[in-house]
Amino acid sequence: MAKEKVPESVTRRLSLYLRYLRKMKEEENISSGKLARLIGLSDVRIRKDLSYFGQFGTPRKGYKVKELREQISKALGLDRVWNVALVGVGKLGTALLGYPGFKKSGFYIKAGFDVKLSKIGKKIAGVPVYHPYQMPKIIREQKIQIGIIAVPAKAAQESADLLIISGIKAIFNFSPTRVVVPSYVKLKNVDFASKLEVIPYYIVNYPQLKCFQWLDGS
Amino acid sequence: MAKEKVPESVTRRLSLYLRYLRKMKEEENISSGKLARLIGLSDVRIRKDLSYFGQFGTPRKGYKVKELREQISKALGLDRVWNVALVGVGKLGTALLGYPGFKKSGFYIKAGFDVKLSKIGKKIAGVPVYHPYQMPKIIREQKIQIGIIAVPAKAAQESADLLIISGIKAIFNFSPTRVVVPSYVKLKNVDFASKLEVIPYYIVNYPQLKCFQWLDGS
DNA sequence: GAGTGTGAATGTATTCACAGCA
DNA sequence: TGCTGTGAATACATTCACACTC
Repeated sequence: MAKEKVPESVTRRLSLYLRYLRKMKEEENISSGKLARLIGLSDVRIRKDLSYFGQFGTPRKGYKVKELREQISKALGLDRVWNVALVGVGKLGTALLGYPGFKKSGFYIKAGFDVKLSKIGKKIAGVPVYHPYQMPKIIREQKIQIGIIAVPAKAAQESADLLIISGIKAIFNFSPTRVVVPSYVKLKNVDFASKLEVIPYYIVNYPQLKCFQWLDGS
Repeated sequence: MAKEKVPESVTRRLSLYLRYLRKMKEEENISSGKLARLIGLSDVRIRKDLSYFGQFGTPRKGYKVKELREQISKALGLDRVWNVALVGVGKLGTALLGYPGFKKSGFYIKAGFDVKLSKIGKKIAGVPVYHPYQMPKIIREQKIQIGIIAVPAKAAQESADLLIISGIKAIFNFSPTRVVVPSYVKLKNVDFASKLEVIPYYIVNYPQLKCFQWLDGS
């Protein structure tokens, strides 16, 4: 228990386990084998992943669903609320505001930012929209730690810069371009086009075989 | 050249290289070192990735931008048009219809499917919307090979099943749940929530350090 | 000399094999 | 016996070191 470095792949899978555990309302216990079969992984992988954070199971019975859920949440830092800012309240941004998965995990979008004057001052899906120049103030006041970028490619870097000088800790980038951030800011890119672009390779080269099914957002 | 198995990570990076190469209009040549610095990778990585598919460079000069772009496109199967179907023309689906990256890479969304009667028969962003029962017919007629799922979690599996019996070859799943597909269908999950959920781990545990920056859609 | 291309070495992640516990 | 937890072994991916070419 309490191991050295936790690989990124492990945290990604923990988040996946959590999703399945959240769905279980009735079951009291779950074994690594059963969970593994449910998700489509090996049981050892699950036990090993959990072993990075402690020993949660009991030999004959498996894991207590409720306890495991809490322990994984705690390990991932999901045992608290995270305030989020959305930069770019266009079609994609608005879709993200309605995305059910965020709230479930404790992510609350507290503010939207857009340059379109027709949107500023209004609430979209219950979230107030501000002009970007108000970002530093709002982010400080609302204790926002994570920024989502959902603007066109050209505006992505300046959005990132503005988030960073506003004191954001992590950026979740949905724009179809890379952004450069200082080393103390955590960056995650959700790059649809890049992900879609690998599919043809497998269709062409392995017409009968299953594409490598990565366990992230792959 | 012409090596054995190509790791998934390689194809993902090739797609990334392609994005940078597409932006270069003026440059005649590019060296692995220069491209590496641009993207934020090592030069060897780029050369090694390319070596899976052949030898494209010339020692003193580097790579010809245009030729490299074409070769990578060909290697990934992007030297042709791919027809796509969109299942679920809600907020997220509509946002995807307007996403510029798809067309650029040769992916054409030819048909949308939705159960909402008010949408059926209309065109949204230029794309005709049909009822799901028409899927097998439309997919066959339009020669559609890839299906995008952008429906709520509960409808994800039946959408996948319908796409599969319609003869789709690959599924790009944006719904916040996993779907089960037979082994001959390629599956890619774009799982926002899961991706967002790992960010707090890094904020909490490495407050000063940069989060591991994965080169996919990460 | 300034670049590419690649076998060898290193580092990282996954799987195996089994000890330990109720 | 049925399950967890983990060191050892394997497989995989990345980086290093250098041969080679213009």
